[in-house]
Amino acid sequence: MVLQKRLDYGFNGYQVPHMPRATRSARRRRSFKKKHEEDQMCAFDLLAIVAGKLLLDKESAPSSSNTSADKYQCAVVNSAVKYEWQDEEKPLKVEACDQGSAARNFFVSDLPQVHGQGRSSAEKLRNDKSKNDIGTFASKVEGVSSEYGEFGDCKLEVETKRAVKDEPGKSGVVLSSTAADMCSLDDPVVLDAKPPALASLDSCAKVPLCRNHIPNSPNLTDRDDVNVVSRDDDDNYSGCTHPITKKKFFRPAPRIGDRRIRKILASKYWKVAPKFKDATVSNSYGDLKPVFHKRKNYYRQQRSERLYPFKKRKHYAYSSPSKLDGGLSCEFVSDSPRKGSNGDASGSCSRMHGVTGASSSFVAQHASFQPWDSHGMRTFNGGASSSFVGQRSSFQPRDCHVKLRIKSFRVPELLVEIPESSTVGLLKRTVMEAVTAILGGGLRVGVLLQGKKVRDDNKTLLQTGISHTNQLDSLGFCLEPNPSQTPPSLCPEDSPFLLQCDTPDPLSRCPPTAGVVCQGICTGSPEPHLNNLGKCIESDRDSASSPTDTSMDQSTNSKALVAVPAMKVEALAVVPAHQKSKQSEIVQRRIRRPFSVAEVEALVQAVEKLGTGRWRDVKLRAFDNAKHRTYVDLKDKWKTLVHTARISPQQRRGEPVPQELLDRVLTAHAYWSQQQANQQFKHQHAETCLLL
DNA sequence: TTTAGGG
DNA sequence: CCCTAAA
Repeated sequence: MVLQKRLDYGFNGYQVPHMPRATRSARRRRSFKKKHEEDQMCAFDLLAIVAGKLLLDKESAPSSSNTSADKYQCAVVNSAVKYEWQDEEKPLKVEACDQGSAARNFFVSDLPQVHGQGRSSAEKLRNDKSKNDIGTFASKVEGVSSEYGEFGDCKLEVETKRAVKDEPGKSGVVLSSTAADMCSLDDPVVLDAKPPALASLDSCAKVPLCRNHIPNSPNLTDRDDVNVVSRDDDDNYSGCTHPITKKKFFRPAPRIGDRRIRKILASKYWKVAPKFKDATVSNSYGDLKPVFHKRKNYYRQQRSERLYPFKKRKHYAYSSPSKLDGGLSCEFVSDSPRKGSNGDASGSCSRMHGVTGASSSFVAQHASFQPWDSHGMRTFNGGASSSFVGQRSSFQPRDCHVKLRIKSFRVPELLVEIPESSTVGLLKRTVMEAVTAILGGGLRVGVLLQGKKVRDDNKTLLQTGISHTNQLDSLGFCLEPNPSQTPPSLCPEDSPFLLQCDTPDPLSRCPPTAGVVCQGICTGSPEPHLNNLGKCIESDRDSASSPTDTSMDQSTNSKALVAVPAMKVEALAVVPAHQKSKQSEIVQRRIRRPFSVAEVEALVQAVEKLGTGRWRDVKLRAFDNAKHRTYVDLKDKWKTLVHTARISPQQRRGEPVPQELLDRVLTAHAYWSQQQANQQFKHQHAETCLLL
């Protein structure tokens, strides 16, 4: 099914990985699961997935009329969402609950066609106004649930919870907490009479989508006895435009729903207590778990230097200009702002999507995720896709919109050095690596107006002069490597110091960002490189430090450029970003950096000398300059090296390690193992002697 | 923090 | 590469 294949669209700025199929290794599935536990994938994320899925399904479903008027908002409201991948082995089961703001923001398009029903559930809900008490509402939503029950390979259940009347006058729909506990939640608040903020995919109207409201929202939401859980970033979802500066992490989750949820929570599928620094989180049982661990903290700290850029990008202020302004460029086409009225917006939108590249589509996607960004990007992005206009204008005074189209971005200049004797395959890999490094290193967008960089992110487009009445031809965008996020691997000096001269690794990658002229890496004298290395890493670290004290709005910018597969705008529009996860200290997996032969050689050499079991010394000796190699890495590498050496060459993968090295690995390993055994024996002997 | 070992 | 018990 389409969905399965496209599950990896990005929301929230990072990618939802594929759920590894059964055809993949069990290990990958495990790690997928694990990762998601650790990522604190929250209800919003799940909802995002679900919403995306539903929308995609809708899209793929034979629809008689796909106009915006035929789409319904419904269903995943005040509810728990159970989402289950139906793999052959059903390896992953996720239960999530949207909370408060989700109720106001997550509306999944109904899919009457898919269900083969003449009338959508939403419609039913909407039309039945006879009873609007909570109980009725709950049962209705449950009705929706059953209709959503089977859905290709996606199962979606919707549940509502009854409130425990623990507060006078505040009973009502209580959102149960499950996975949502893993994202930050605020104390329950009473939802006022404001209608839900809809993240509508097709509403270009400037008013809330009452038409599509779930059971006639006034009846529900006007009741002041409706108690929902609200997130502190509700405002953002509902269109408030102030940039986020608060930093709230987990608060004790509010009240809890039903047994079923608990059961699932208790299952091992989800770790309820995220390992967030300085945070306390509660699971649905309400017990608090201190989640600050010294050890964790250490790791976090350790990782903070080498965080995967996607995670890190939120930390960087936009203030410092790129070292290489205009290192990237893009083709840019501005559309006449008046082209395409709202009326044909959705149509033209998808057309545009089909044509334009991933980058621009992501910008569009990005736009849908950033309703809180009141600054330039917002309007700009909003212009990228007209389908988002309505969503925003529901909450804001009408603006003139600047319609921009970015046709493509070019990858910045890459310097690649490779011996003539290398194969084309290696060249390809080399370039690929360099590109990956650049993209993975974090990018941000620069805006150029008439050749001048616009640095003030807080100016409005109008103030800056980017308005639809102006000639937009003078407007340009560039991708800039984010200096603070460039992975250190880009510095050729990363290689072990000893091996720099004769490194067989021909790859001299150096991003424009590094600001270091990367020549002479292979020329011989290592000394200068060492200096360079110092600088390179130093500068890297300097700017990369203090992941918490920078403003957030920057992150939104660089985020727009994260390479995410093109996605239907319609689907994305419904998927709000989970602002929280950007703030949350989600620990990202480090970028994978395969050991080069040179590094292996250095490692072998050091281990030969120092033995196994002294990894810190090995690190100091041979990898002191490679900040991204920890002693644990070296130990792990040694482990795999031993393993590699023992298996047949046909089973080996990756860059082949010379047999000679592998032989040395085995020899050294055997030798030091023996040494260790001897040591132990001596110890034991001594002890027995003492005892006697 | 470092080591060791499972995942 | 991650995680963590144990030293």
